[in-house]
Amino acid sequence: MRIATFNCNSIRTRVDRVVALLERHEIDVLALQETKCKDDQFPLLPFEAAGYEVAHVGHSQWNGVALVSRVGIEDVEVGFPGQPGWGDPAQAEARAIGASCGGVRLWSLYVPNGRSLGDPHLAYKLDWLAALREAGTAWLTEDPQAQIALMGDWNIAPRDEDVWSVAFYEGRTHTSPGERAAFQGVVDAGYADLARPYTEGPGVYTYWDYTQLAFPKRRGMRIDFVLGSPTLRTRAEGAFVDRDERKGKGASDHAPVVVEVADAG
DNA sequence: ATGGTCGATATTCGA
Repeated sequence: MRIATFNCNSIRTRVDRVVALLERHEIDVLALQETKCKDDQFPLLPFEAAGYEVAHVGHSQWNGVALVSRVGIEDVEVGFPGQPGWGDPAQAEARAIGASCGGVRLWSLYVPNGRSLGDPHLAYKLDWLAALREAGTAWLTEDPQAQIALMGDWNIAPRDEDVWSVAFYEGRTHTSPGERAAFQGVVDAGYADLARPYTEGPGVYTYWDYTQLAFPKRRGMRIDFVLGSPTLRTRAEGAFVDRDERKGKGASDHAPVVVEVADAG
C-alpha cells in the first residue's frame, strides 16, 4: 500500500494536479491539508472519477483536511479526542480527520502554524501537539498492535538539517526548542518518522516559501511527515519526497511525501 | 531547467 501526505494549499485551485499526483505515483491513500474550503465546496467528482473516496472537513476558507482513498474509507472521525480549539469560545478548527483505509488507521493533520514566538498561536500549537501526544498514547495503550499513521504538515523542522539556514530561523517559529520537544513527544509516544530513513538529508525539504526565489535557491524546510505506530513501522519499505511537484506555475508551496508500506503479513 | 508570492465569501490577512 502506498500512502502520502500533501499540503495542497487550496484543493479547488489544484484539484487537477492532485488527481494527477495520485495517478502518477499510484497512491492508495492521500492525506491533504489546507484544502481551504467548506465541505460542500470540495471538488469530489474528479476524485470519484479516478476511483477514490474522500472524507473531508472544512469550516471556512482556512485550514481544511481530507483523506482520499481507493482502498476503502471507514469510521471517519473529525478531530482527535481532546483536540484543543481556538477562539472565544474555543472551537475545534478543521485540522484533523481520521479514517480506516486498507487496515490502517490514518490521520490527516494540519498542526497550527504558531506565527511567531510569543504569539498566542504558538501556545495553541504546543497545546495541540500535547493533546495529540495524549491521544496517540491512548490509541497504543488500547491496542499496542494498532496500525496507525499520523500524516501531515507539522509546521516543525525537528532537526537543524531540516532547514536551509539555522540562523535564518533563529528567533522564529518551526525550530524553537519547545516546538521540537512537542514533536519529539509524539515520537516518544511510539510514532516513528517512516520517510526519513529513505530520504536522508541534509537538503531534503518538503516546503519552500513562495517568495524570494526560495525554491530555485533550495531554501526550504522539512516540515511534512508521516509518522507510524510500531507495527506500521515494520511494514515501511521505502519513501520519497516528490520535489518535482513543487516545480512550475500553479504549484503548492509544499511537496508531497510518499511512503511505501508492505502488505500486512 | 526549477524562477522575482499566493490564495480566499479578498481588496487584508494568513501562510
